Amino acid sequence: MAGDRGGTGGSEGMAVPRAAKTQRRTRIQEEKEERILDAALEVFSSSGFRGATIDQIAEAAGMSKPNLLYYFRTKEAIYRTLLESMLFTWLEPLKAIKAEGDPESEIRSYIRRKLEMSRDFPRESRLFANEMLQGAPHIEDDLTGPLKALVDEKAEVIRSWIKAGKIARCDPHHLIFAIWATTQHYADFDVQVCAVLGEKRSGEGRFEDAARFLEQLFFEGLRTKQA
Amino acid sequence: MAGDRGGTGGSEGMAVPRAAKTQRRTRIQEEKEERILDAALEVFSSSGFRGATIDQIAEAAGMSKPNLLYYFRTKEAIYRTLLESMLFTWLEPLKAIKAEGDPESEIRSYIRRKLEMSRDFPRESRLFANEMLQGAPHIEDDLTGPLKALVDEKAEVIRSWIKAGKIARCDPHHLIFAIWATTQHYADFDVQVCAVLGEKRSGEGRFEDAARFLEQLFFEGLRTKQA
DNA sequence: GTATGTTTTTACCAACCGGTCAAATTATCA
DNA sequence: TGATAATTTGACCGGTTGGTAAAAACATAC
Repeated sequence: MAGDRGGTGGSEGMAVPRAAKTQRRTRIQEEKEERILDAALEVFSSSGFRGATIDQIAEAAGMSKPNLLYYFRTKEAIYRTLLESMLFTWLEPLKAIKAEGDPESEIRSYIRRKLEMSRDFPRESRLFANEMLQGAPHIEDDLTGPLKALVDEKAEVIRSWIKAGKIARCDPHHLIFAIWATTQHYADFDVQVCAVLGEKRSGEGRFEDAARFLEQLFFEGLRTKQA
Repeated sequence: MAGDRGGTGGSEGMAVPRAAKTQRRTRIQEEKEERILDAALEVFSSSGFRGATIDQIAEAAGMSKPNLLYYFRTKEAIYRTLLESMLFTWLEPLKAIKAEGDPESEIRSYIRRKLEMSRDFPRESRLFANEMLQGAPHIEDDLTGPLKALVDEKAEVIRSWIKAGKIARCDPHHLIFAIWATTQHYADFDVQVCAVLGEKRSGEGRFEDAARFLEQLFFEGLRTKQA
């Protein structure tokens, strides 16, 4: 508990090499820690916390288990580090919603951004999904705290747009859920999506198709225009 | 491989008590197997296959591990049984879509049914989600086989509705994905939904709100009617 | 070179895990 | 009642798991 930490400023037992008397953080430390976190993301995101093993992570990171444990003291420490940094970037798109912007294009680009995250960071999405499925034991506080606060804030923004008649009357919270669900689905259920679309349509182009569809869904709905 | 099976007609090593010479399936067998499957659903759905342990399941089922293994020979056997029976009921709502029906009300009741499943069988939904996150190692064949076939068939139905001008032009597959995503979200991400909605709105009434919102989303979209 | 600090490896441990086995217990029925 | 079959239990096994201890290997500064 005492003395100097690594510097990343995180929770207990995390990324604190045994000794750090001369320098705060060497090049090699950062590099190795990054490799570990990358490997851990791979393993945790597909097996969940309980299902993942340190050995798997160590092997994926190309080092021995004790060597890995030299950088992160416990399995939990790796997991928490991963979750924390993920949660932050994960909420960026939502934070980016501006009350002063044009409602329709704000929502449109929010959807687009979230979809891009599913395309570019599917492992992060699956890590989060796994944590949710397990009942969010590691991030309960974040959910009811900062996350809820942020969502409530943005829900209020949406509500103001509704009041101004800029978008249709609807429940803002459920709108946000729907955006989360539809976009993250392409990362979390990727196997299913690819299996169902078949070989021809499951290439990277599926994200274009998805974007087109979601844009239409959220703004036009399914009803035909002519009566 | 030889001889008589239990009767549930499943895959290898499943629900085959050591001896079955007089009767095919006793009352006590069915009852115990049900208790095991219920407990297993609880554990698997929140920890995934790898993360779950036989001991956990046995304890949740109120019996010793060897006793549990008397009814199901392996952990995998329990899991497969669970997945199989789940997949079947899980696709019922999709199967129920009738090409001859009114497009809008067919889709509407499909959404409603799926949402009801999330409300009434959240564990089954999470089990499925967990399997997907792990890359669907146990049901790959089902995905590319029967499931794809069914989805393709219903996608064709939707396409015919579009051609007939009954619903707006859109990609049927992605429409189905969107329905899956939005409805299952309320089961899979239940913790998050409840945390974000807060204590007041996270009661059972949230499914009513969700139903109302989704109905609007899918048919009206967010655009206001007056220009 | 040596001294000092950092990183990696080898060997190891106790707890846990999936699963087996044989014996003990309980139900069934003549 | 005893005989027979179904169920349950306790002891156990080899492999895995999260994690430790100590020493070896490596880097660096002097």
